[in-house]
Formats: sequence, C-alpha cells, structure tokens
Amino acid sequence: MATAERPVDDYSARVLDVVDAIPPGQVMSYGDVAEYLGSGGPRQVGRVMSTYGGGVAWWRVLHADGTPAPGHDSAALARYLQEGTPLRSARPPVRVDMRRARWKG
DNA sequence: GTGTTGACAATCA
DNA sequence: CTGATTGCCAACA
Repeated sequence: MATAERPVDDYSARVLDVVDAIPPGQVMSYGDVAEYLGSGGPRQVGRVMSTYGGGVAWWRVLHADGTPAPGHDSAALARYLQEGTPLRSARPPVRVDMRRARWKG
C-alpha cells in the first residue's frame, strides 16, 4: 500500500469531505456540519478545521449566526464577494445571510 | 481521572 | 454589541 495520503483521522476526513462538497455561494455552520455527520459537535468540527482546514474551503464554514472564523474575517469577506455569497453585512462585522446561504447536503 | 481550553450554539441581561 | 451562562464533545496538561 503505499497510499500514505493524509494521516488524518476518519472523522477529520469526513469533515473535510463535507466542507469540500459545499458549492460556491453557499455555506454551512459548524453545528450544521456536525449534524450532517451525525457525530461529535460543532467544537470538534472547529478543531478539525483549525488543524486540517488549510486544505479546504474553510471560509464556507462559519458560525451559526453567519460570522466567519476568527483571524480570517477579512480573507473570508473577499471570498464571499468573489463567490457571490449572499451577505447581510458587507463590512465588519461580516455577516452572511444564513437564511439563503445555508447549504444542506 | 480531573480540570482547562477551544475556528461552537443558544438564551438572557 | 458585549458579557455571562449552560450544554455539548474532544484534545491536552
């Protein structure tokens, strides 16, 4: 086997897979991803994102109130404007219109 | 085994 | 909007 791809855990792999499946212009909250997986909780998803999130569209994963991750709100805003994500506030505090941008698998 | 912390969520003041 | 509080789950010292 020699398939030593990402030594990521099974749970982390699922989280990354879901995030990678989110289409542009759409977003999911940490709790939504956790619920989608049916295991763990929003905190586990957030922890996975902080560890392996660098390989996926982390900006498509935000808080339940539509605010992007900390330290990336500026970068995330640029992505939203580029992807055409429905924003409620186009300037800090950046807020995404979860009512429309919320994606379900 | 216990206590603290965390890219959370929801509610109340 | 800020702060406090509770619930949830896992990692870490």
